[in-house]
Amino acid sequence: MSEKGSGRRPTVADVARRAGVSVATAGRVLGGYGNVSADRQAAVQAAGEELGYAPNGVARSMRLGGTRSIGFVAVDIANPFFASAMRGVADVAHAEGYETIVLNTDDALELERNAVRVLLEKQIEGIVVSPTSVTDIEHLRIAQQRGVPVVLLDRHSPVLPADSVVIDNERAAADAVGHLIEAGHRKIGVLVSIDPSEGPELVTVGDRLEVHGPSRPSVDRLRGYVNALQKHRIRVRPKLVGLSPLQDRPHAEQNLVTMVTGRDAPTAIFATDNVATQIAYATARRMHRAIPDELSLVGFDDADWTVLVSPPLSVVAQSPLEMGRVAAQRLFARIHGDEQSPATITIPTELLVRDSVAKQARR
Amino acid sequence: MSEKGSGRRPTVADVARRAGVSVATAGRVLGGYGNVSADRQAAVQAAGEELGYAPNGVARSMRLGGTRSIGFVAVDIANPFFASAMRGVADVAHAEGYETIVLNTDDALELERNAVRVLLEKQIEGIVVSPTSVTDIEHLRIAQQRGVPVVLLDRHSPVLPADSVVIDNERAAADAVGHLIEAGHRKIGVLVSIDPSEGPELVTVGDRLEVHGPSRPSVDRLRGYVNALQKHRIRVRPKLVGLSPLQDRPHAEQNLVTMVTGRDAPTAIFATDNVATQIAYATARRMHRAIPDELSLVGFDDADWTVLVSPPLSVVAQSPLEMGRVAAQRLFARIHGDEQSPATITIPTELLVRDSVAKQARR
DNA sequence: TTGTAGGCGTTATCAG
DNA sequence: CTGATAACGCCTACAA
Repeated sequence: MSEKGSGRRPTVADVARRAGVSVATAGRVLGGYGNVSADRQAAVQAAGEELGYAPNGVARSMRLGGTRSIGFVAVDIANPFFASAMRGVADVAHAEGYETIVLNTDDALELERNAVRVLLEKQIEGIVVSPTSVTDIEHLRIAQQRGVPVVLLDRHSPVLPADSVVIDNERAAADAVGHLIEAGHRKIGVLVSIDPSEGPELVTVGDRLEVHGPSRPSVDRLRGYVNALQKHRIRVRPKLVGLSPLQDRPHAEQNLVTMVTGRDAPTAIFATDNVATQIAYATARRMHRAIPDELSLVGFDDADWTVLVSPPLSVVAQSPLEMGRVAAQRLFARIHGDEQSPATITIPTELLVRDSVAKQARR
Repeated sequence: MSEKGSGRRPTVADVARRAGVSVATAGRVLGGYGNVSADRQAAVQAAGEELGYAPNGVARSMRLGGTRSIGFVAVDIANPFFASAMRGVADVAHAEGYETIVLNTDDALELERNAVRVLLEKQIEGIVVSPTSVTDIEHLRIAQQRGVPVVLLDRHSPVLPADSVVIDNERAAADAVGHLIEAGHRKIGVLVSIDPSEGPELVTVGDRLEVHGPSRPSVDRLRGYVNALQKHRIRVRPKLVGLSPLQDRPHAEQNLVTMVTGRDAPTAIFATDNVATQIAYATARRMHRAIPDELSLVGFDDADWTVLVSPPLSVVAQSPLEMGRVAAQRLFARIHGDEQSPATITIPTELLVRDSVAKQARR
């Protein structure tokens, strides 16, 4: 029987007293280190059980200087991408004997800074973060200076010497758009989750159009779109580029409606993320534009539903689970002392061709 | 400029030395308590900045005896239900100044026990858990005995005196089946994610059929199905009850195929969870059974995709986000000393009638 | 207002 | 093998 009630939790000293040995001996038995004679071993064991002794990890962390915890900082853990990534991180952490503390930032820099500060206070040993900004990263640099390794997930920072795990957004997008072009499409619209007010600029350099702005998944995907078109000598029409804030569904819907009902309406749409894909699909249906006969569509992320609809959607698939796993592996390599220079690891994506793209006769 | 390099992190004592004051004074300034004269205040402040002082939460926890952390133990954080619930929990925790540690159990009791043990060692102050078993809960009882409040999410335990946040599974299911019955359906199949080998028993008591077995969401939903049928004096046919392990997709698919192609094939299906709903929908399509004309379907959980398919699916909607929030609120009430007797809080569900149920002429 | 000293629970060192 | 003791970093009586 263990003592009930919520009295103070028994400590090594309590067990030692009860077993009639020193704290050192009790500690050795309970902690499983050092050598203790069989009889005392048994006595301490017994006393421990009777008292219901359980080790105090905080005290141990205090003494040993490690908390066996890491932090995972993401935009929104309810988002399937981050939920899966988190699972990958937690799995690797668990295998290493570490726990994972999660914090949401809602893409707000201030919350992210705060999250990192709190994690450092809690003395976590490493951070996997999908940063809001890849340039405004002083807080991450501070973590590194304090000896806490940082691994970037889904984004790479040109100014922070940290490992990052990403996909090749530009190429993934170019593949998707290339697929549409090969099917004969020339007027291809793109739906991107970027706030137009802080969006990248489209700049003409010589005879080429370039997307200027810091590298971010959505921006890079837009770059891929532009590049694919130019490679095939197709003009990029601003009217076919739809920028909307990530959370602003109505804005995105309106964007698509305007695009599709305007002059020079696109025959195909490339949606650059899971939210945009949902919106594109739902809006096309609401407008009674048959997919793919009246409008072809390539989406991003292999969400469950993309094979449930008819026709099943062609999408660019990535693996957040794998990204999370690899990120955590890099993190633990660092925690274990790896000092190699920062690496950017690219996880492959795959264009899953299903039935949402129609052949388009060249005009 | 702060000192770079990964030398030992500065402590209050370091700052004190540099500022030429006692540790007590430095502590008062750095920790923001007590009274310190303006000049020393400034000196300590400055010394702190120069050294890049940051408080050590572990030491603080050691001294004060609270870690400002709670644990969230779930089957699989990548599952949308738990991901949303987690978000709800983390939001409330964040508002209280607490962080959340997540652990996955994969529905394995041993992993759950381990998770709770680790959380207790880490001295978390409370646990929200969606337990694998509602009877095998010794580990949760231990947490309570140690003064760590436990709130059950999505399940209620008859043997653990803890708050629980659930939905009325039986009624939700009965509503769904009632809806089918009202539409004229008499042969209604049900798809449940229960391992047949450890499933509940269907027992005849008098002229009624009862589902025997401990309360669990899936079992209760099956109960609701049985009750709804019996209320309308419709015979429950074992052949129309499909039990499959949660993770075993092929098994579930086969179950449905057998059911639909057998004699007395159902005219409608009730899928009792999000996985079963996906499988039912996908399988119906694969078999070219038109929904709702040839087969009506009511699903569980208002997943995004249910409005993207055509026809949009009628479903029983629950709010995992809200469940997580409420669970965390109960938890913090306990942490703050609430001693009222354990409550079971039922979060409402809603039957969302869309277009996947056809009127069925009475024969 | 300021400083000294003690203790939170654990583990490591060192002497016996 | 065993035990006394110090130390991790912080906070807080208590004394000055």
